[in-house]
Order: sequence, then C-alpha cells, then structure tokens
Amino acid sequence: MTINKNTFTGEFSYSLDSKGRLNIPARFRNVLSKENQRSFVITRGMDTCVWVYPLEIWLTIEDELRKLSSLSRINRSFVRSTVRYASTVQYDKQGRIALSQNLIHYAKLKKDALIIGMVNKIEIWNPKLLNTAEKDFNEIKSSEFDELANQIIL
Amino acid sequence: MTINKNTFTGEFSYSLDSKGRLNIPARFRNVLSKENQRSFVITRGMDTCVWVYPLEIWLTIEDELRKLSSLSRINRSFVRSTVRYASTVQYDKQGRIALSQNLIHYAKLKKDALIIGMVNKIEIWNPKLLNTAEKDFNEIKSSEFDELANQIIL
DNA sequence: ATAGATTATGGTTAATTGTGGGTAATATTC
DNA sequence: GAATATTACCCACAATTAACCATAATCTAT
Repeated sequence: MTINKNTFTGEFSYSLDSKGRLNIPARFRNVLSKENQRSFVITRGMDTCVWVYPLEIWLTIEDELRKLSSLSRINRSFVRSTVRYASTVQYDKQGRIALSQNLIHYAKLKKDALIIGMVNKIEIWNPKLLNTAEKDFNEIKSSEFDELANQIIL
Repeated sequence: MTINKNTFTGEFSYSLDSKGRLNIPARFRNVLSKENQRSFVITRGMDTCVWVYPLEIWLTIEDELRKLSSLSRINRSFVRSTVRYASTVQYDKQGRIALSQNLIHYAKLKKDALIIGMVNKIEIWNPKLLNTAEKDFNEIKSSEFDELANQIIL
C-alpha cells in the first residue's frame, strides 16, 4: 500500500502576494501524480471559497458532465455553472499558482488564505468567512450529520 | 494464532520535547503492518486529545469520504471537519513523530503526555485533562453503558 | 549477574519550504 | 508601431522542517 495519490488532507495558513499568487503546500504538490503535469483546475466553490482540482480529477468530472443530456433545463444550467468559471493553471518553480481577479473577488480573499485539503480537492478560504460559515452551520445541528457519523467509523 | 496487526492496547507516559516530537511506544510500532510504511495520520480527537491512526486504517476512512458528493452541503461540512486537521507523519529513526503546533494547542499538551491504545487508534492526552474528563464522565448516570452492554459482550 | 540489544530523549546539521522581489517575454491598448 | 500593462520565469533569503548523530536508561537473554 502506498499513500493515496491526488488526495489532500490538513489545513495551512498561507498568504496571497501582491500579484495574486498563492503557494500550494508542498505536501499537496508531492502527492500529485505525474499525469497532472503540475496542473490544477481552479473554479468557484459551492461555498464562498475557491476549489482547486488536480487536472486528472477534473477530467473525470468533465466526463460525467458530458453524459448529462442538454434536453433538461436543469442539466444545462448545472453544466453552465460548474464549467463557466473553471480554468487550468500550472504552478511555477516555487510551487505557486496565480488566482484570477474574478476568483479572488468571489471568495472575498485578502492577504490571508486558509488552504484546506478536502480529500479529492483543495479549498481556499478567507479565514474569517470560514469561521462564521461553520458557526452558522453548527447551529442548524443536523440529524443528517449524525447519520453520516454513524456510517463512517472513525 | 498471532497478535492482531494494527491493534493497540495499554497506556504509556512519555514526554514531548522542545520541538514537539513525541515517541510512539515500541509496542505500538511493532504491531504496525509493513503496509503502513512507518506512517501514522494524526488529527484532532473528539475529546480534548490527539488521535493517531495507522496509515492503512486512515486510508479506508478517506475512501469512505471520497464517495460523498460535494453537491450536498452537509457532506461538504462533514468532510471538512473530518480531514481538516489530519496530516500524515512518519516516525524517525528514533521512533518519534512530530506534532504540529496546532494539535499541541488543541489538546492542551505540555511536556507530559499520556499515550493510550484505543484498539484501532492511539490517543495522546494531557494527563491532567484525562483525569478530570473521566471523573466528569463517571458522574453521568450510566444508562448509556447499559445500552452498550447489549451490543458488546465482555 | 552481566553483556548486548533495545529504547527514550536531547541536540546539531543539512535540506526543504514559503515568500518577496526583479527581469524578460507576451499581450493589450492607443 | 510605440507605450503600457500583464504574465511568465528566475534568483535570493529567512524560517521551518526533516535527517542525522550521540548518550543514558531500560530491557533481554544467556
């Protein structure tokens, strides 16, 4: 058994520089498979954050989207919203990727950035936003959450 | 019959050094299967302690999490809270792992550390905290114990 | 009981990593 | 086409992390 490829865990506090560049933690770069060619696909997350996929994983998502019939209006809208803001980026020799102004604005990112491994992808958060988002969510105290906890034995 | 692999019992009093390194008891290292490659995954416990999984066990948890679709908000939050503080570590030639400052702070660890085998994982406690935690727990009316008694035959 | 092996713990050196800035190449605008 | 902005590429440094070595205490086996 070897460590899972293209799998991310843990959180890191890094900073955006004046050019909108952000370092990808060495831990994350090192588990990328060769097939990714140092590339990620970055897009809007479903929460107020940026999602970062290894290129290899993103291609499988595209394949799934391809199967959705455009006859359905919901499908068209779903495909449009997931692909619309996605772009492929390569990290430089220092391990940084460049975030577009569009994404920085969407995720309300300032200098401080919280980078979180989410198993098959990476999230980039404004630390303050994540705190309030998680706090709000905990107040909804969901029974579905408990159900998940029972299914997955930690 | 041979001793179960990746199974931990017993407790040990060790000490954290100035660099946040902690020895994993030889007993525990010796029952690790080769597939773990001398690696553990450390994360926040549900109590005020650090959880330490053999890599092999943690990978099965990751695989469960991978199946959860990020379209559901509950899933996103569950995955985030589960893997956010998890990181893979290898023990060095002396059998020590390095704990992050984040985890040390969370578990309120000082110099003294109590290492407890919990069957499929290991817990690291501040000895003082465990004492009070267990005392509090014993005061809780043990009707919940009775319920467990129906599931597990000791 | 004693010699040898193992184990717990401390410190030192070497390598990696995060971050800032500079320069050349490319694209955009007037 | 010239001027400006934007992007990609390169170098440098400080701080952190990981690898290495050493020693005292403990355990094992003859």
